[in-house]
Amino acid sequence: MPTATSDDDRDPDLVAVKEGTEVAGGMTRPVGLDRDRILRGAVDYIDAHGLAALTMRRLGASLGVEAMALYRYVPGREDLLDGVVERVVETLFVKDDGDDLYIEEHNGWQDYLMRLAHGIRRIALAHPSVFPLIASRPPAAPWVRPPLRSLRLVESFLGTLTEAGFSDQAAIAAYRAYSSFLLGHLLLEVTQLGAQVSLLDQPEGDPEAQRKTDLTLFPNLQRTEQLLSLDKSAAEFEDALENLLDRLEGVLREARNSGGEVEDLA
Amino acid sequence: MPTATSDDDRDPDLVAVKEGTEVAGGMTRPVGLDRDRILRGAVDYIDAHGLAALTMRRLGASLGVEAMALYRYVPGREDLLDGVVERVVETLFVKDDGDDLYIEEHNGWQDYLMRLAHGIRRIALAHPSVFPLIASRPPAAPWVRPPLRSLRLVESFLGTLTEAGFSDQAAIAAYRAYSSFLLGHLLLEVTQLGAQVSLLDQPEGDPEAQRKTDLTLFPNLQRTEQLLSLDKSAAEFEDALENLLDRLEGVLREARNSGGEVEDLA
DNA sequence: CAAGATCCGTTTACGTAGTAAACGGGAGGG
DNA sequence: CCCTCCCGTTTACTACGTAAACGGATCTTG
Repeated sequence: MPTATSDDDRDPDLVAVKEGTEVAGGMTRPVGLDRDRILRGAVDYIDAHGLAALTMRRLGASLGVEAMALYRYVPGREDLLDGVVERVVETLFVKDDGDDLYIEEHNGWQDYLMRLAHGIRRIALAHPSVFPLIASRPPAAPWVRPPLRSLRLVESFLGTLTEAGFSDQAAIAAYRAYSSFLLGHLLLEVTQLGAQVSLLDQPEGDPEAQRKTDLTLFPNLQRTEQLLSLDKSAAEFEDALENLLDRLEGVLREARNSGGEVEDLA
Repeated sequence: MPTATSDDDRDPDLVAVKEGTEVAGGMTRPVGLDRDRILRGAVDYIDAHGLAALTMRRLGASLGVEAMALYRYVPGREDLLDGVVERVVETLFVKDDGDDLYIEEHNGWQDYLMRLAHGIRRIALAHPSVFPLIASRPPAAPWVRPPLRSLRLVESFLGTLTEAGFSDQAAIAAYRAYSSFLLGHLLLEVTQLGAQVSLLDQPEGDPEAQRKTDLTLFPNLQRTEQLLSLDKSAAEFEDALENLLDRLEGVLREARNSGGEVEDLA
């Protein structure tokens, strides 16, 4: 009987979350506050207890400080969340340890898009409770499409594709298709990941009455229930990404052959 | 100079939202309460003022009643939101007027998937502020993937594909790819739609200092800014959907030719 | 028709949220 | 030594979700 998330091969985007460096019994040491410390604390808190549990008072307490102290560094809760999103997204650019996602230098646009996709997926899996925030917070400009939430990122995306021969229209169409793909796949993957843990901390009485809705009326669901519960997210992500790249390659080749006229994805 | 959302042809999924039937000056008549009236009121309220503005007290007031009256029909706010999602999703199944999305009877699985996709898209565009709720609320079972949030729907999906010759694995892979596609595209489309209105009701002082971030450092963004602001959502949706169907068709054909062995999307 | 019982919206009240405003103590500079 | 920032605390206010008690219709039953 296969449980979720375990295939034989390891998922390279799935990295163990590192423990805090200095927390001993739950109290942190009372060194001076700092916007960056606050943001880091907020990310940690959301990772640990979920987004809904993050309140100014509790975040303050987790940093060993009263809630109002936070307001000297952060205008309010909303801006705090914006800061959290920004901070987590910027994880992409820091060359943490010997990992391979160094967005700027790349071998061809396909390699770039694959690196980028796995970089974002790694972020999503490292912070499942933060990702919905990345996905749904209103972006700076309307054409900044989550989860690619930084001007620098979009600039680099468009630059890479146009340098590779994409027309402006085609590059933008690719950008839209790519962001839709990432958002859909990762949001669903992360949601299911969160659902598993939230099912665990809700034992909910009878383990025999656990199967709340009986599926006798739904033969296809009943027959395929084990298959439906299998988690193939990594493989599906890879496959869909490959398909998208193939599609973009087709667009590029067509545009090259047919000379000048515009031919975007639509 | 093209503004967003306006192409020459009309978007068939975009229907004008009908006005309330009985509201005159903002006060509703004080007839008896009712779970369905509450849910309808909640949907209307979210459509009108956004999800964040929905509170029990305000919803009560909009129905001409105190907040606590709602608790006789709804266990609490969370369940109210669940009810809202359920109600809006069920819109799919009602044959409202002479529209063509009658999910059950169909001509081939491609036709079914296209009808379904446009049906969901219609819902998303009719209730842009509700859709994020549809997308992110924890589903009944972990394998119910938003935005296809009903057992009946998933059952019908799997039944249609398996009847058409898909193996169980292939049908489920198709279900996953399809839901990811829908979620990504529609969530982004709806987000941008909400951003436009929220930019309008925030005139924000100087119209000359409106361009908050200057793009001199981002030449690709600067050059393609008008293109980026163009809204081609409908065409892109159609194109990506077509591509997905092609892909599924390939899977089906392969499986037919190569006899029995399993070949899912991954 | 009288007398509960039941239904349903209101009132009151409590705990927790975000945050404005006043406060206070310690560090550094004149 | 005193003044003045700096920075975290205290206090206080409003709005939220919701538990609990309340009260007037309306219905049921003898």
